[in-house]
Amino acid sequence: MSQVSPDAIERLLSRRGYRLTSPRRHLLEVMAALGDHFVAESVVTATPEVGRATVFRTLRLLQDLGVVCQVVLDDGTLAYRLAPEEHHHHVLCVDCGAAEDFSSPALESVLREVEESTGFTVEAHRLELYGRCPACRASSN
Amino acid sequence: MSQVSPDAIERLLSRRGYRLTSPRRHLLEVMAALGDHFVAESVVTATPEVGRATVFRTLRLLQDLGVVCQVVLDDGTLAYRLAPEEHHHHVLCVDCGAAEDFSSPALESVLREVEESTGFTVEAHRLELYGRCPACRASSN
DNA sequence: TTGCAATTGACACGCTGTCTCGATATGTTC
DNA sequence: GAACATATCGAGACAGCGTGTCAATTGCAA
Repeated sequence: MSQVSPDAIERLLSRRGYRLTSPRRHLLEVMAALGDHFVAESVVTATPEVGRATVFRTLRLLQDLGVVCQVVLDDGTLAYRLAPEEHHHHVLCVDCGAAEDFSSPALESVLREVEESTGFTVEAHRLELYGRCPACRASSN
Repeated sequence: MSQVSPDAIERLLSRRGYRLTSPRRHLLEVMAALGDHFVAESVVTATPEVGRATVFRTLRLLQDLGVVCQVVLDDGTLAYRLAPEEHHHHVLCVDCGAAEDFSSPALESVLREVEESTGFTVEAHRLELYGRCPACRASSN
């Protein structure tokens, strides 16, 4: 697991001058417990004592800090994931929803290829893969 | 331009057994006129005589037929684009919004690389590139 | 021309996320 | 440890985008 511990995140927050409030602590715990990846709404319902707005605000804050990243699901829904700060992408299982990170140096050459053929300068990108995890593939036989 | 003409699309519709209604004709013209890529809402406002629901229904129909494809913008907004039926991706200019299609054989090797390292079987993917088009890069100097 | 299923439009609804603003809690200073 | 300045919070209204419903209309084939 490459997941960052709640403790480490709390330290990161205070190091950057953000306050360590109890709602934030609470949300971090819940996100870690929701596992793999989660939708904003499930965080909202999992924490009735924390306001809706606060959940979304915190989610954005964590995104800016790089502790949480967006995951675009199969059907276009937006989800989140506690994840390493480095740039990476996701492979999602369409059956069980399992997610895994990966980073691909080879993708760089794809980008350069496109830059050459189109004349664009590529500054950012999104890449999500959808498929079947080993476990689901095994059980469907 | 790889854009499909409204006429060709109308033929495709009728060939597949869909009716050639005047709202549909109208929407196709408007989409072609909106150019490059467009947001559902701009189609809605550009056609006051066509109902909101019909616009979204038609958009989905055209997607199923493969004449229109989704474009995920920089900020996560969903847009659409009249586009070739083959699998392809987009490069978007973050300044002027220009869009261009591309397809990349090299991406295939990225996918295989990921399949090997994660054990997943990759069945689908999303890839969007964001950057600056030649024109915008030139004018910003 | 007629008949009927496909399609439409009006509109209410639902979901997801944002904004506002008074109340509260936090970290700091003394 | 009390007081302060301010970051943060919660409640709830609101906004954007898309969908569901259903009676009315329309395209098209017979």
